[in-house]
Amino acid sequence: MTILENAEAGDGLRERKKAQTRRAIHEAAYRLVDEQGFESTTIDQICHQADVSSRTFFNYYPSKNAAALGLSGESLDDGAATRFRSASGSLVDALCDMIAGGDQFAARHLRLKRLVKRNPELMPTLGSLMTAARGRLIDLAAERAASRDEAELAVSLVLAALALTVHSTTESDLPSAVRLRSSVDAIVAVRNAPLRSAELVETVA
Amino acid sequence: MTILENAEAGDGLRERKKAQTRRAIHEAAYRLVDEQGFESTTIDQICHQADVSSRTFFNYYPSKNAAALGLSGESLDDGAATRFRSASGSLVDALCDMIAGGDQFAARHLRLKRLVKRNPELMPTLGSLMTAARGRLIDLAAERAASRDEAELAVSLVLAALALTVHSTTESDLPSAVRLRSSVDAIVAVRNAPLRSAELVETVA
DNA sequence: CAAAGATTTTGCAGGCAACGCAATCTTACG
DNA sequence: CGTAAGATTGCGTTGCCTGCAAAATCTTTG
Repeated sequence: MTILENAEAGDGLRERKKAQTRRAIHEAAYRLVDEQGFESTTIDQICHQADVSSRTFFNYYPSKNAAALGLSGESLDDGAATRFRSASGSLVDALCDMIAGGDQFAARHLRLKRLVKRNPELMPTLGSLMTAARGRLIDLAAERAASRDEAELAVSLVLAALALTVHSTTESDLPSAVRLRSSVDAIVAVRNAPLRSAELVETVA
Repeated sequence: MTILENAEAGDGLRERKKAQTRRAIHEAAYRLVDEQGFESTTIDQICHQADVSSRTFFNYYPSKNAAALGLSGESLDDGAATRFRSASGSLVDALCDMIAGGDQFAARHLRLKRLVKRNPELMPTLGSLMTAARGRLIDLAAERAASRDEAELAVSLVLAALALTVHSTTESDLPSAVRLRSSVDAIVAVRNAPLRSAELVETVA
């Protein structure tokens, strides 16, 4: 039950077991990395905890990074595409809904922030994963954008905001999609922020 | 001479030799990866081409990725901080100048684009490197920003624009800093772009 | 319910990246 | 020239990750 939390509705025993194993591996990876740090956690340790052979580990996750962060390749949940296609408002708003609108998003996001905070070596990994998702997002966005260029721009903006929310320390009660949108707006608003005068800088330096 | 192109102005023989070695390694790595692909190029091959031991390789670059992309840890050139401190205009403009204002930037950027295009497996690596540089950029930006939050926002925006220019295929004659700024403006402008109607989407899907 | 069929798990063997250490060679400097 | 500082190298180790083929497990069908 502890482990099965999310592994419901499998078609057969096989499906259920797979989901369970995937979850067990991620759980073990997350816990160990959280406790010992990423570098000093070996795949063998994870496998031992999850009760699978090290070879099976790679049947579920392509790398230690992916297992720790629990990203099985698809960084978007199932409802994402649907949410995007039925969203209204601006293109950027729709992207925010798609990315952060799922019910699991907030929880996942918190876990992830915690892990990255305690373990900054994972930050680049995170960036790399976001970059990897970029292409898929652009393809989706292009469906409802005026042009592919516009889709790229919109995705760039939203991903920047997403990166921001990962690094930010504030924990808000707002729905995640709304928070993401407000990050977007904050970024846009900073475009014309003035420089502090150069003399002041000399003093600091 | 072919190799020494950029290894000028060393203080002593030692400095010059180091610069030369670093360049030789990067040159070899770049060429081999460009020809054979990233995965199928081994560090031993690179070392053989550059005439150094595999152990020395790691004295210069922390990873194969870094060697191929030629990023020696500092992704900013020497003049960067100075450029930023003496820039005028808005905070975001100053960051653009700092990042893309150097004379080597355009050339580097082109090489990099070529490599990543031919070899998409490197795209995540690129994202990871940009994320890694994030912290340093924010520290610098904070010197002339109203607050640290504002610095984070500005850096997020500029990095998003930078990612965009890497992926874009257009080759312009504008100075790099100006191009970066125009990417920034394009991103800001997309904030309120409308969605194409949902019916149209159904048709597409 | 048993045997054939489909998948998943596992062990084994190996390639390659990356680091630590200690010996050797090169440059700098008095 | 000789000594100190620093760079290069070889060797050995650990750990990530993959391919392959045998063993174990679930599914289906007669």
